[in-house]
Amino acid sequence: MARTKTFEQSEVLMKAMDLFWRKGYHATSVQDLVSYLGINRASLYHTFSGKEDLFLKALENYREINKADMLEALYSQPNAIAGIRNLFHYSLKERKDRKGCFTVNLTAALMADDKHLQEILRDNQRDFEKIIFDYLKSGEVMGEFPKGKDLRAIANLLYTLYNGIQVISKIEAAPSRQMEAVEVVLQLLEDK
Amino acid sequence: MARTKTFEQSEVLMKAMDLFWRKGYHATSVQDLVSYLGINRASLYHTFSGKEDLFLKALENYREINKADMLEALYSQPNAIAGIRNLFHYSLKERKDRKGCFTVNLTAALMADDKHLQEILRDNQRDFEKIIFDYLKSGEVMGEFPKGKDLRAIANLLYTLYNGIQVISKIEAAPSRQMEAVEVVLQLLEDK
DNA sequence: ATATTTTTGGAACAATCATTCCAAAAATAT
DNA sequence: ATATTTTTGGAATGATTGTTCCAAAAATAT
Repeated sequence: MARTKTFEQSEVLMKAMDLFWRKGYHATSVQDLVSYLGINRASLYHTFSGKEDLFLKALENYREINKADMLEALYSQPNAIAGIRNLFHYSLKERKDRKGCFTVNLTAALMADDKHLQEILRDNQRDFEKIIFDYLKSGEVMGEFPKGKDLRAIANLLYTLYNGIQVISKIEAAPSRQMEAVEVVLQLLEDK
Repeated sequence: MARTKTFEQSEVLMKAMDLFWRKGYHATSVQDLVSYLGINRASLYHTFSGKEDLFLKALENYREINKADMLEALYSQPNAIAGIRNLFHYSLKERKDRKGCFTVNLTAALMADDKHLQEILRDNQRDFEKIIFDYLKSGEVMGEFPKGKDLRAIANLLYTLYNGIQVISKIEAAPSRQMEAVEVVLQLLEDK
């Protein structure tokens, strides 16, 4: 039988995700990856087939983690409004190193002719909005806020807000400023 | 006396802005610039001192144009609410080629250690929010919407919304979806 | 211990990166 | 027309890009 790998593939993928997250695709060289991941050049090409493939795997990895974190942030709260608030609060705390959000960064860097990434990012948007919509819907059923609101439109607004906040978190120091914006929108749910 | 340039510096700068806007800094090579601008390599280095300098000048150029466009979009309208609506409508129409917004793209691509760009982008944010705030303030004085609202917070929210919308415009087909989000926020101004 | 299989280190690859340099061309002032 | 000054074309720079290749090392199965 053959020799076993000396590194844990999932750990390396996590590091690759971190580096691509911080620097983006084009500003990250294979040399950067080799140094940061701590594995050999040949191992990188053997395990993942190249820079682009590694990037796509890092992106998938991010999406899975982010989705789980999102559900956790929402459903750990006693009601819908607190859940939404916590979702944003959580995602802003996370940004200790000002990386923003992987997928938001990627969307902003998207070039118009990149149909593949475009499709992945659209899929990501659908996921996000569906999670929010379903969550709001269950909150509405539970009577946590007045009925009759356009939850589809609010989910869309929250996704837009999330993108904006993640972008601004890269230059804005205080998360409290951004939470202000969240609170303003949350009033839309509460009022009636 | 000496020979005169065969190209208009401002036109070349406009093209450079367009290319950096579409592709971002790292994905744009000097060769790309030489081809797209239609000027010689040496001319590029003689006129602008290098890639980074040209980028910064393109960024300044964008900020000036964008600011003028913004003021025009706002103050061409009969009242504050129509002005804000038009601002977003205008910026979404513009995106025929899905470039998003230069400064938003740049903010999302910002690396945490780039203090210079960070300062420029913060300055840009201050500009934006001040323009919006002053505009809303004058609308309030004119009695175009109920007094007593936190216009500072609303200006901040609108900036966040602008960033989010510009990001999403790169993957979302219909501007109408994004205008929906704008309308939801505009209700905040209209409602008592 | 030997055979087998895979990882690993590092050299080597051609292509591209941003930048510099120089001689030739061009355009105005005298 | 000649002198002067700047642009221009294109070659050349050395560094870095992503990727491949190969021999040596390592680890398990027999």
